[in-house]
Amino acid sequence: MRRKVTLKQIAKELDISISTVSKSLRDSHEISEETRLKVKAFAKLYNYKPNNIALSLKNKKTKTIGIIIPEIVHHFFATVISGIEQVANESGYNVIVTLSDESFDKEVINLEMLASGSTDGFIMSLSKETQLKKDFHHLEEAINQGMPVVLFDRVTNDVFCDKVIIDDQLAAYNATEFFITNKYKNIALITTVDYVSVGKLRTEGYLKALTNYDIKINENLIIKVEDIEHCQDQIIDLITNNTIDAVFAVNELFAVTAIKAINKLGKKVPDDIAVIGFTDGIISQFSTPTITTVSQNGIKMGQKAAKMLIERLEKDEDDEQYTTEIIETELIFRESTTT
Amino acid sequence: MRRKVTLKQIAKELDISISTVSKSLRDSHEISEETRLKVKAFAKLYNYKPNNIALSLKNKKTKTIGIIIPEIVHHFFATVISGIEQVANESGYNVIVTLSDESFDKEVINLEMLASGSTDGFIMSLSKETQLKKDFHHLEEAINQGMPVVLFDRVTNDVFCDKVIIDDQLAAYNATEFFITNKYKNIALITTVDYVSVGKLRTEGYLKALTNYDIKINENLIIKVEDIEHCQDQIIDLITNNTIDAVFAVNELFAVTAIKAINKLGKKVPDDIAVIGFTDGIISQFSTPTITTVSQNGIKMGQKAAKMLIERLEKDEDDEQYTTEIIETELIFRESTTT
DNA sequence: AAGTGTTACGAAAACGTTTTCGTGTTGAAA
DNA sequence: TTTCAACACGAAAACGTTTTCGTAACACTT
Repeated sequence: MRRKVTLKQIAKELDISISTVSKSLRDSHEISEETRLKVKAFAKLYNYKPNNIALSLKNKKTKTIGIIIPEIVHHFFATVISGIEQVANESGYNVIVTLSDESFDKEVINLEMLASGSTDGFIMSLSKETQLKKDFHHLEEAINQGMPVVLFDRVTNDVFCDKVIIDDQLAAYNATEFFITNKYKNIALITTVDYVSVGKLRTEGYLKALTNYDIKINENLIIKVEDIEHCQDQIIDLITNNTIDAVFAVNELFAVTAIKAINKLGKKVPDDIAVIGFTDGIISQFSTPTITTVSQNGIKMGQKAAKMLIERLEKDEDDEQYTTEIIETELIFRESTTT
Repeated sequence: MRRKVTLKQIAKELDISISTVSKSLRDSHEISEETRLKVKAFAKLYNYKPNNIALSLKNKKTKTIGIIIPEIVHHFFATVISGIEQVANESGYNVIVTLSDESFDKEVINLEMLASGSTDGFIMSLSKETQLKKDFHHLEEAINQGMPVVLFDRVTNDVFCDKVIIDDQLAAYNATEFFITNKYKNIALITTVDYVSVGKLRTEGYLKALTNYDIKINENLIIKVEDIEHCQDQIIDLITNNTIDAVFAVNELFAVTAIKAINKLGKKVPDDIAVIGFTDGIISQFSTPTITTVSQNGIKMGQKAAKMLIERLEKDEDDEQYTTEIIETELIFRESTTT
């Protein structure tokens, strides 16, 4: 087995200096053609590849960007990574992915490791626990030390940095409005507990739409799911005890669960009850019926986040002007609604 | 903005040597308590964190493992990453994820970057293009240079290294056998083109089961999908022109597409036609009806792969004894079949 | 007083690069 | 023959660590 070869070894073998080897490989005009070719041939033969770590240390640049997401077995986050990776690759950057598992501690550990020289900057979405604790010291510390950070989707106003989000409230408003203007009057909402920032915003959008159209808000039609296990029972209760003709769910899991509950009760989607979900993932595309949904466009979000980060990395003066980009959403109409 | 602080800066500030600072922080007994505490206080104040890159260079270890997968917006691969990440974290390793996008060239680029010092070893699943070209020089090169590699799921016999797979053929055999022993006789197969290693193996399992039970193989009942776009039309053709009572699909996308096609033709799953898929992903769990499927257990696969890699990394003598681990699969019964 | 041991610290090498600067050798111009 | 530029290369620093080894200062033993 041939071990990895270094400049030093090549130099020794050819009885020239390390500098000469390095210069030869980088096609410096300082080196005679003879030497240059000799070195290059030797390097090729031994499959010399410069050591990334040494380069990073020397250049004080890793050409790597970090990602921290709550979980990876999740269509939306996977698409975001995909978008980031795409843009990063085009600009010659590599990507380190770490998972917080929705845990504050894991988020801190990962962040510290990413901020300790391994990456030039990072992109992250807050874990639930972090959003619940509202403790952002780790983030602030990193930003203070000059680490560029882009937050996406699950963000916070308490931290100053670049952000990429969708207008969750507006998207929810639009979905709800669609129901209202199509003569649906009894619209249920299946949402998360309030500390999940995006869940809260989507809830607000729903409420705002009802209010704007002078529809009385009926608390009985709102389910705040704490625990996915009992979600279906809650929905069945809701449908059994109330008259509803539409359901707006703040994610696709809730949406498909609602559809299954509706079917279980012998009602039909969309004829008896129409359903709109959130996040255009696999479930929405392949469930029966397919689900009308708010498309979050994770790819675009990832691309934008990566662009913002790289832009900041590549300009030397660090301006303190942070921006928040809003990625537009759209309603994708499928079989779970009629018009 | 306070920039990242180094040992050198601390040393200068406190007017002591770098060695003393380093030793103090590592609680060396060589250093007097007074100095030690002073240094530690200062380091804490300035939030000193050792630079990972410098450490990696010094230790010739990155404590990082690389992953190359064909795509990330894919439930199975996401679960594998999740499994890897879990085990890696427990052993103090970080994870770099790269995507080949099913492209040979991107696979080579990523591999070379991972092998150029950025990671201590890596775990990968071959891209379709690589499997088609059967060109594994990049892999062999890396292995030759002493880079530990674990291949999973889409592997090849042409490369010697550790591997983690499921017994695709056996799993397909069992699924087909289940149909046969439950009196289904006209079993269609929806599979991939042959160069996808796992697709081929699953096809073989299907054929073997039929043969073993003396059922004549009917080529008309076998679809090899090249292009997912026309998949549904192909299936509709098949069902229209043949009598079938069961479908075995080699992935869940094919399975759900089959179900939709069956519904479209006014037939019912599972009463008219039963369906079994492969890969226990989101679709199988949430489609209507839910799909009976071969569970691939990506988490376990990832865990095992990570364990094998780390084990090899942590023992110094490199033995050339490679093993291939087989992760057991199971049929998960859901609504798309009856017993 | 000479020798021995301990304490507390610093110098320097090493990891693998790149790059700046210095220098010996050549050839040509004066 | 002297002078100077061009050429071709090497030495060394730097990036941020850890660790080995050396040593000054002091206390203690004989």
